[in-house]
Amino acid sequence: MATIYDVAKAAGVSAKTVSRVLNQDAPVGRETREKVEQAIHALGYVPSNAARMMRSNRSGIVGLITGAISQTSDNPELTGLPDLFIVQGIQQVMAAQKKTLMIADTAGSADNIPHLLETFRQHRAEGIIYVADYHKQIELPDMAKSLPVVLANCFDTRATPSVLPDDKLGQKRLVERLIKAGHHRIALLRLPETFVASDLRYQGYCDAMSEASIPFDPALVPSTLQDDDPRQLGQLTEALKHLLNLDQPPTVICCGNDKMALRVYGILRSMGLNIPEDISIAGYDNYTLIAETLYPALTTVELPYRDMGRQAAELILDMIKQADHPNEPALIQGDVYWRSSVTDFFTTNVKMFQQ
Amino acid sequence: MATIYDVAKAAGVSAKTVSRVLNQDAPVGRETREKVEQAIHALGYVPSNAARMMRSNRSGIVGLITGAISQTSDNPELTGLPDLFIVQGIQQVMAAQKKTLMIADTAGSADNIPHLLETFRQHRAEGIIYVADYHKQIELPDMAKSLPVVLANCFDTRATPSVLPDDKLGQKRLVERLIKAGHHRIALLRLPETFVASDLRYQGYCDAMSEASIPFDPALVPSTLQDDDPRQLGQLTEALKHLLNLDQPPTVICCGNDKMALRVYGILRSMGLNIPEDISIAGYDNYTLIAETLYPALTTVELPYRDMGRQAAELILDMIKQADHPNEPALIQGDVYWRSSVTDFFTTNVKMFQQ
DNA sequence: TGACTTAATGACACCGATGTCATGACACCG
DNA sequence: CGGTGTCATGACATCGGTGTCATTAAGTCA
Repeated sequence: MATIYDVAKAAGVSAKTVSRVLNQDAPVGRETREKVEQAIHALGYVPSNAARMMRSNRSGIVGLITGAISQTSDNPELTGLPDLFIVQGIQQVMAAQKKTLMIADTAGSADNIPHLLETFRQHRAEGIIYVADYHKQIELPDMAKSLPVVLANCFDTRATPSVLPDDKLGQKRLVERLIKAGHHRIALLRLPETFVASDLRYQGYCDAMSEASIPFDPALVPSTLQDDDPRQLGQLTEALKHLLNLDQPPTVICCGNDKMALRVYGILRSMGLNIPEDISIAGYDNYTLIAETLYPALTTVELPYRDMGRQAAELILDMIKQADHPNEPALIQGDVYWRSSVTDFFTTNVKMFQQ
Repeated sequence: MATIYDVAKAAGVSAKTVSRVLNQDAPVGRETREKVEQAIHALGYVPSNAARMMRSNRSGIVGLITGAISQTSDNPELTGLPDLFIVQGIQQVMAAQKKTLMIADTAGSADNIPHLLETFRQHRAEGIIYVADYHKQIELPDMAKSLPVVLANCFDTRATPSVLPDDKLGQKRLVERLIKAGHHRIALLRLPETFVASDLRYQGYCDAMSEASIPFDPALVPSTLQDDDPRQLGQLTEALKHLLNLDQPPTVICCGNDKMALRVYGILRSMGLNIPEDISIAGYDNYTLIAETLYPALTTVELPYRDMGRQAAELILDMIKQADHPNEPALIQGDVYWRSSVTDFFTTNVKMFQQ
């Protein structure tokens, strides 16, 4: 591979002049510049990042740790891999800022993290972003403290700067929208309590109901589901039967996430119920593969992954520039996606005329 | 950040000795080694990859180009992001081989590729893998020719080494299995013809039917669907009505992919049909989020993404070691996943007894 | 016991860029 | 016309490791 000296020789100038042409950091005569550019092209010369980096001591590399890539064993089906969208958002910002993103993967085991951090240090990464597969609490090894760190989709007890989805507000908005559409009997099928999001969304549900002066009815919020394994299907069926057999059954069921909604579709239909004529369904996540493909399409709340990624990226870049960092987690809002799985009692007539 | 000289000074030895401790490439006295290790630990020293790389001229970096990360605009919902599994497979092999994987993203536009290649050259990547989002033909810029390149999930006209899913064999196996389960009237809802996989799977279907001496009935293979946009729902409904109204309707419908199967579930149920009692459904892709979550779970064929990734990784590593490269694409087989969406006429009784 | 291997270590050059400083040629100003 | 500033360029040291070679001490073999 050609070096800057080869180019210099071919162009009949000094290496430093070639460097100046490359970096445009000092005036170079027009003729000289052209000779150099020709030589560069002819030799297919590409400057060595390593050499450049050694001198300047600035790598331009940001490290990213995720389980997204090789989320093999643990719970591959639990989350799908939506956290990839976070990586996507980060990537966008990094590319725009001409930073190099170095992605490392935990391969499903947190034990690998120290080794990954070591690799980042070898490459002299300027900062690190840790991306979790779902909203959760984590604890990074101490080693991470020597570099700027941002947590995306997770938080710790040391107030490391983090970017989180606003689950509470999201669920609240969804319920508000349901109420606005004329629903009063609103059921909530919660995620297992082990998920941070479960409680936050429950709070959002309660807030919306209470602000609308609808008394809280515990019968509409069955106990959370135990697990995400095949047996859930049985629990889910039980919970649905319970809801449908109430004196005043719900007119809409909010599912813990879109995947649960997909299951609920199947179960309700095998019971002979139509959606949304007999009962409305809403999800959470806006996992488009499910939400848009389901028939009818699913009303849901977006988990603003891309935005979270972008925010996390901008945050780490700020922290690299100035050691400044925020104390509060950044809460990112997600929009409600209103689709045909929920009856809107106030616009039904209009729709009928449109058809 | 501490350097090797700082460590050398702290340990009272020469830099070269520290280097030997680090690389274990020459004998070092026990006492000396311990002193050095202590100094390394005390100073938190991490060797600079850049400096190391400059001397050895071996980067240990493999470049990966994909649209997976930031597949924003084009057809985000078309494929979901299953190609991420390919990246996952690649990552596994690279981590095992202590190579660093540098992931770059086209951000949805092939125009970015030359720039990405430039970045890889700057980092002195030793080889490049290009990962496509679905089985397709592509054309990389000439620039790529100077480095070993492997294509994953795609191929070109220049016989660049590639790793592809064996769509033909996969569909053939599925149909063979269906026949073995007692099905004779087997319908195939093809993907749009623009997809390479569409024709291959069609061939696989035909091969299986012909080998089983079942005459080909064009009525069972409606013309391919036009597009993946919302209107497809109408087309799909038409196609299904056509199939169901045949004199001898199919007992099983093979869908172009799992997503189409998801739609078909919805449509058939809105027609009041039960799966698999009234009609069996099979998919393709083994997109587990859909296939395992659907009710009943979907019989489908795996797209062996992880295996493809692993193969591609091993191929590029071979090519880096020896400039040798294969002429034929590697075809990777995917297994049939037999689930309850398809009736098995020969085991029904057994199942009934088991329950 | 002398020749030869092996262990253990250090001095020094070198990888390929870029920062610093020096140099020569002009142009401009008073 | 001498002093000062800008343009254009080159020589050289330097970043932080590692390859090469040299050196010394200790052990081995004939």
